[in-house]
Amino acid sequence: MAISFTEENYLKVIHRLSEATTEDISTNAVAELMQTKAASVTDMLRKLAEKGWVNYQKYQGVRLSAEGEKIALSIVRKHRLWEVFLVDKMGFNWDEVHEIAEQLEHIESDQLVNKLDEYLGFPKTDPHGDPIPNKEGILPELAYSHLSDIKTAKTCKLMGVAQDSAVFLQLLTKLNLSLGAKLDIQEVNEFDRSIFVSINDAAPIFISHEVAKNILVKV
Amino acid sequence: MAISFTEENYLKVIHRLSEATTEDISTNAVAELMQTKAASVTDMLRKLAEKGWVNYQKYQGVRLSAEGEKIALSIVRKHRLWEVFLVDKMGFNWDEVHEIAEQLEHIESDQLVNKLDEYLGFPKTDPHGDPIPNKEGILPELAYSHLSDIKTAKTCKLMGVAQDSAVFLQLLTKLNLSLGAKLDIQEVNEFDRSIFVSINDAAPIFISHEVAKNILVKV
DNA sequence: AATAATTTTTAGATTAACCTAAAAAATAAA
DNA sequence: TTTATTTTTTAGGTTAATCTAAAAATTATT
Ligand SMILES: [Mn+2]
Ligand SMILES: [Mn+2]
Ligand SMILES: [Mn+2]
Ligand SMILES: [Mn+2]
Repeated sequence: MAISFTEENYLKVIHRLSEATTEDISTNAVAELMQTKAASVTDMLRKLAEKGWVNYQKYQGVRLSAEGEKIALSIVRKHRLWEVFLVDKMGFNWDEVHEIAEQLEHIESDQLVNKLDEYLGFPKTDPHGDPIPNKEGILPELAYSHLSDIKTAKTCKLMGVAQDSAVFLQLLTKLNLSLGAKLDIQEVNEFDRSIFVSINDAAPIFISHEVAKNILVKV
Repeated sequence: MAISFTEENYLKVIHRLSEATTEDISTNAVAELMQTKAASVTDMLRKLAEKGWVNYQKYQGVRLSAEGEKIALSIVRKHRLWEVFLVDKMGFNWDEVHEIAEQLEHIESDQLVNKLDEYLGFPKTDPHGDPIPNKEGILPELAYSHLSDIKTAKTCKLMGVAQDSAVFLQLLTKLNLSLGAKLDIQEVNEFDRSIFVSINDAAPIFISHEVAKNILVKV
C-alpha cells in the first residue's frame, strides 16, 4: 500500500513516543511532536488505523501495529544511516545532519539502503549514539543512563545524546563533549543540580542539569 | 520562495523540452512528459508564471524565465550528481539509478550538493554521458551526433544516450555497449536503416535504427 | 474566407492534509 | 457526586494538485 511522507512522519513520531512508555500515546502528544493541531491528528489516526498501521479507538489513544512498527523502524534505519553517511563521508558535523536526514529518510529503495549500510561498514550507531535498526528491523536496546542521574565521584563515558537539536549539539562541541568522552564527576550541586565534571582529564567545569539530562552515559 | 516537488518537476520538464527547440513549449508537450492532463498543466503554468519562474500567456505556450532556468538546472545538477554517486559509490548499474535519482534530486541542501560534488571528484558527466551543470548553473554544451545520422565506414565513440529507460540501457549492456565504446560502422542498410557495426573491434553485429537514434557518438 | 479539426482553457469536482470553532467525552476538583 | 477543567472529536472550511466535460481559441483544410 502506498504511503505518503506525512504518514511516514506520523508513524515515526508515534514510534518515538512509544519508546518512552508502555502506555497508549495521546492525540496531544502526537500533535506537539508533529507541530500540528489535535484535530488534524485525529483525522490522521483514523486514516492510519484504516490502513492497519496503528490500533486506535477514539478517546483511547494510539499504538503502532506490528506492521506500523516495521515501517517506523525502516524510516529510523534510513534516517540514522544517512546521518552516518553525512558525517563520515560528506564531512558534516553532528549538529548539521538532522534536517538533511529528515529529508533523506523518505527516499524509497531497499536496495539503496542496504548498499549504503554496507558502504558505511554496517555501523551500529549513528553520530548521536543512537542505535541503527538492522535489515530485519531489529533495534538493539542500548540501556544508557542520563548524566543527570549519576552520583558524585563516578566515572562514566559519553555514549549518546537525547536530543538532535543543533544548538544543543553545538554547545556540547564547545564543551569538548563528543561521543566517547570520559567524564569524572567531581560534585553534584544540591542548589541547581549542576554538575562539576572533568572531561577527558581536563580541569573540571560546570554543566547545567538541563544539559546533563540530555547526555547519555555508560557507567 | 518555497517550492514543491511538483513545481520542481514541472520546471525540469519545461527545461528538458526547451533544450530541443527555441520555440515556446506547448501545454500538451508538458502534459505528456508530466504524465498528466492538459487542464492540470494550464493551472500549474499560471501558478509558475505568478511565481516568476516562467513566461506564459494563455494559448501562447511557455518558456522558463532566468530564475526558472536556474532552478531547473540546479535540479538537473542534483539528479546527475546523485546518479554518479549511485553508480560510482553504491555499485548500481547505469540502468538502475534513474528512478532513485528522481527522488534524490529534490533533497534541499546546497551544502550537501557541493560536498557531494567534491566527494565524487567534480565529475563532468553522469553515468549516461549527460553533462553536469556546475555550481553556478552553467551547463557545458556537449554537441554529439546520433549514431543514426552517421555514414558508413566511419569510426566513432559512444559518448552518451538519449534515453534513461531501464529496458533500453539493459539492451545496450547486452550488446556490450557502454560509455567510451569504439564503433566501426560497416554498413547502413537502406531497407530498415539498421546498422552493421563492430563494437570494440569485435565481430560486427546489427543495431536497429530505433536503438541507433538513442545513441550519442563523437566522430 | 468559411468550415473543420485540434489545442487550450475554464468550470466544477475530488482528495490529502491542514485549520478554527464548537460539541462531546474523559478526567480532576470541589 | 456534582461541577469544573482538560482532552479529544466533529463540523465545516481552505489550499495544492489533480480530474472530466464543456467552452473558447487557434490552426489546418477545403
Ligand atoms: Mn536525527
Ligand atoms: Mn541521530
Ligand atoms: Mn536520470
Ligand atoms: Mn542520467
